[in-house]
Amino acid sequence: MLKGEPMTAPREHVERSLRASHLFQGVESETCTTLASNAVARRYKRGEYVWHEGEEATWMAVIASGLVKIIRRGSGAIVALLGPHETFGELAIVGGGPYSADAVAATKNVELLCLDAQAVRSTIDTRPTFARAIERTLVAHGRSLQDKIQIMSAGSVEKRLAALLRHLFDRFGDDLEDGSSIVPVNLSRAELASLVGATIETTIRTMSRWHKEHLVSTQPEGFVLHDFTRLIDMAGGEAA
Amino acid sequence: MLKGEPMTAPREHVERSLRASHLFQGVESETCTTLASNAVARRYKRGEYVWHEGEEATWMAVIASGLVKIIRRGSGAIVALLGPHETFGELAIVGGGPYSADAVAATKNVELLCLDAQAVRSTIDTRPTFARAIERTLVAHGRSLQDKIQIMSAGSVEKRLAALLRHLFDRFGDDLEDGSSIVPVNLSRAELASLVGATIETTIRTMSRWHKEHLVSTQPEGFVLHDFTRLIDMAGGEAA
DNA sequence: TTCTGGATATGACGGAAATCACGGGGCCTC
DNA sequence: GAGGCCCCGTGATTTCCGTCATATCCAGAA
Repeated sequence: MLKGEPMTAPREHVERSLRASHLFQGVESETCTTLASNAVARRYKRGEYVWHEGEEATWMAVIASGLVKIIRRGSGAIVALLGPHETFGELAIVGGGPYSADAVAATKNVELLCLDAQAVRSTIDTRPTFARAIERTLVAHGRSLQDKIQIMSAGSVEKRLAALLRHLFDRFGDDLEDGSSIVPVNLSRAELASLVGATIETTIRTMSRWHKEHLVSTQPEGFVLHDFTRLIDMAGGEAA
Repeated sequence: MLKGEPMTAPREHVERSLRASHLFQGVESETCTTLASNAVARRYKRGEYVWHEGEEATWMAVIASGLVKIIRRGSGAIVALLGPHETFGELAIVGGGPYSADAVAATKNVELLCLDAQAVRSTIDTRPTFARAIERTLVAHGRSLQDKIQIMSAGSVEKRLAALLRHLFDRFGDDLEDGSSIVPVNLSRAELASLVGATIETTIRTMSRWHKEHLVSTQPEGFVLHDFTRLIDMAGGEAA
């Protein structure tokens, strides 16, 4: 049932990563330790499936490193893209029923901390601060899905792509010394295409045009945005 | 702050409507009564704003009757469409911060039961079953947003529209005796257009072509789907 | 009545984007 | 090194769909 490579991670490492995650902010130390003692670390290679849509939800995950994409089967649409300190799978655990989408490793190495569904459920029932924390993650997921819908409603492919890059920068990005910005995320053109709901070719064409205009360049470390303001008003120019 | 027409609804009516909502399923009677005593009923006309994005979140709502659309300002995208027994606004209340989108009455008469934010928050803290119930609504919203993303990823406008009608049927629809189905929802072409991320004209053209092909007809009671199976495999033919 | 505004249609047209087809460059295995 | 696959980029062509314009119907206001 559990896929991926089991890791022989030291207990402290697991607990430290858990405490660093968004989920466990504000949760009392004791609860954190208890859940950590149950947690298992696992490593995935790019493209590996963490789980499939429709499988029984037996665990949820905290991302220690790497990116994970959540894909709706059938349409193949990427519903969400998640990074370090974020969680996924709590929707199925809290709501009951099977996983509602595939989860796939999107970067070379993905390290997950796996929390058992029953342990999570009983902790929710016994530890109010943890229940509040889970509620916060549910809210965060909801907001991020709303953002995604807004991106897909942005109009032309160019606008959608610009909106996507801006969104990715807000979540994962960082500023460089020379005034440009970097989104340290390695997404293929195919993944970009799926994220904005366009074909690979038009996505490539747009990216390549932007490259010629010295607006965005694709580098081994991720996407570099050389003219962020121009990208923003290309996306529709709304305020952050 | 509270917009809309206050209603002089009898207390029992308010409480009965609350108990019928999805939110209060499984919540003990006492908690329900307590929250009901704080609740206020309000009535809205079509197009009236329930609240605006960015306003401080002072209350959430349970829909007693009618439809409400949740609109992201800027893009104008309809993020969600909600019907009787459903709730909205709990995202802002649980997550903190202002409302993340506009809420607008989408049918002639919308009747809402308004729950005070502070009352909801303190009930979450004191009543575990209510906390579980709120978590369920958060999960339901998340799933419905995923459905929306899938609809918008369906490809051509025709496919997206077909996927939308099918989704609306799943949520609000009913079967008729003559084998056709009805979606008892009065949405303008403009609203359909916004829901699938297309222009009004293309939406009108598609609907009008379908009308000529005896596939769908628009009637005062809502949309009538005369050939559901054909519509389904137009949407991509996936299983329900 | 007449005048307005809004929702629903339909046509013409141009640009955007999907589709089909091809080539090059890494990176792996054999 | 030869073969394979996958990702990236490009061109040509066709289809779709957004834009602009116009007409009708209807409800409500003056």
